[in-house]
Amino acid sequence: MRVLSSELKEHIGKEAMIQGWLHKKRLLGGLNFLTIRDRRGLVQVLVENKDEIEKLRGLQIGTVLEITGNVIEEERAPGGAEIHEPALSVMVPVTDEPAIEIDKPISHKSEHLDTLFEHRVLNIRNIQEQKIFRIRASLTRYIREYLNQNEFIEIDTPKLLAEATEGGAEVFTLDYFGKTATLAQSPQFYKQIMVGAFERVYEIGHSYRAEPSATTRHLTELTMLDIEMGFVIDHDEVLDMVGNMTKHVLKAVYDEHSADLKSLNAPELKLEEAVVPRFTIAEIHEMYTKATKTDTTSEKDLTPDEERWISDYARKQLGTDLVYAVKFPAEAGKFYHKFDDEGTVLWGDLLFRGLEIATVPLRENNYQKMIDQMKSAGLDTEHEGFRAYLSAFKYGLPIHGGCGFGIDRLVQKTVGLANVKEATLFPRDINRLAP
RNA sequence: GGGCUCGUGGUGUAGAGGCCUAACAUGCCUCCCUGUCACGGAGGAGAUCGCCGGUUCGAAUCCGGUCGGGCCCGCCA
Repeated sequence: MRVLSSELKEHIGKEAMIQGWLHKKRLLGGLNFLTIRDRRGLVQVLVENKDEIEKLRGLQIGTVLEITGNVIEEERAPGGAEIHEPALSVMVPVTDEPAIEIDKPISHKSEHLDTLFEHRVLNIRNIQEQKIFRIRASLTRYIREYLNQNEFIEIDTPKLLAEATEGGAEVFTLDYFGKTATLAQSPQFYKQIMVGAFERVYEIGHSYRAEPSATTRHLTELTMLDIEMGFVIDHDEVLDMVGNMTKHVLKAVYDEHSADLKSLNAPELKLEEAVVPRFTIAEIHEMYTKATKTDTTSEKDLTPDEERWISDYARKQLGTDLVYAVKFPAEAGKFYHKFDDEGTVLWGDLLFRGLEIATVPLRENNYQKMIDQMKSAGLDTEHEGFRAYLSAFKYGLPIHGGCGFGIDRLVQKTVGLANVKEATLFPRDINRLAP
């Protein structure tokens, strides 16, 4: 029976068999220490028999080993226990020298990110690096738990589409048996259609944007959480749902991964306000202009510096890492958004530690108003690409709203990473398609 | 798409016209070492300085182009 690293202490005084990767060698001559890595962590093995250590001659870090020996309580060993008098068996020999050193901290400096992604296969074996992606897995797990508990149905919608009808972002095109297909920039139409069946739906999937953006917050292939809920009372209900979910998920992850987050130098979580506070775009422009003497009052959207400024303000003045920017000017809206009487879009941007992580709008649900808004946006309502979408409205959609939520950005800001790509295993950007 | 920057052994850096036949750290190889945990010590291999062209008696170093990286802005998740 294989014993995992975290279970070693339970086997003190007995013989145990472990399997894992050779992580580190410290050869002192008559006294040799091996560190073995498995999915739970590390085990130290003390090798005094020269014949056993000779089995590793010519083999590199990463060699897969099976080791059987006596488990000894030893306070000098990391973890308080180690294996003595081991018998080594090489399961998979590795003779190629790893290109990077995995037992040491992997550099996340911006100028080293290319090396990081080029050698991802190896650096993901670094314990510290793995923590980012264990935290990422927990974030999406808690999101699913929260939404499932609130009667949301998880759906999967196609990413191969006939053509781009949603508008907005640039899309990728590809050959599809002689026809031209596009990659979905979001599940927007499909999730709204599904409100007509399930009321509450969500999807965690990939979206593709052909925007030539070269920034620390853009990917061409991103992971989005799309939520849509019907029969809402007003925009505030949607803002509250998304805000409360985010708070719940962050608290749960900070609770479960407190040690990991600390070791990654993640910021302390601040969520003192009962609900996520809201400021209108106009208010933020005014506050920012007053505070920085940089006039932004004629901007329609927030500038990246305003996003950072209002987040900083919310953290310091209100004790919260989450803040909403609401009531966007009408020209910022799309044809499927709902507009209020004051001529603003019922749309909220959820900001987390200086970065927009979600857009949270209310949708127009009236069939005739949709037709009108599409026409005034210059769209052809008879277009084949709108038929299924519009028929969902024709056959009855309740008032609904939801969000497009950037999972990669959530992970980035939770951990405190400078670049969204660091929160992604194999990031796709304007220049990178491999590995 | 616009602007600004950076490319030197596997990895991270130093060198900024001749001292470079390119230095240091780490990794790798050989040897020594009985409590290491960034182990320590001795020795060794490993880079024509991204690529192409130019200036110069002489270029890693200056200039032009090109390719690749990074950051900011626009746009957005």
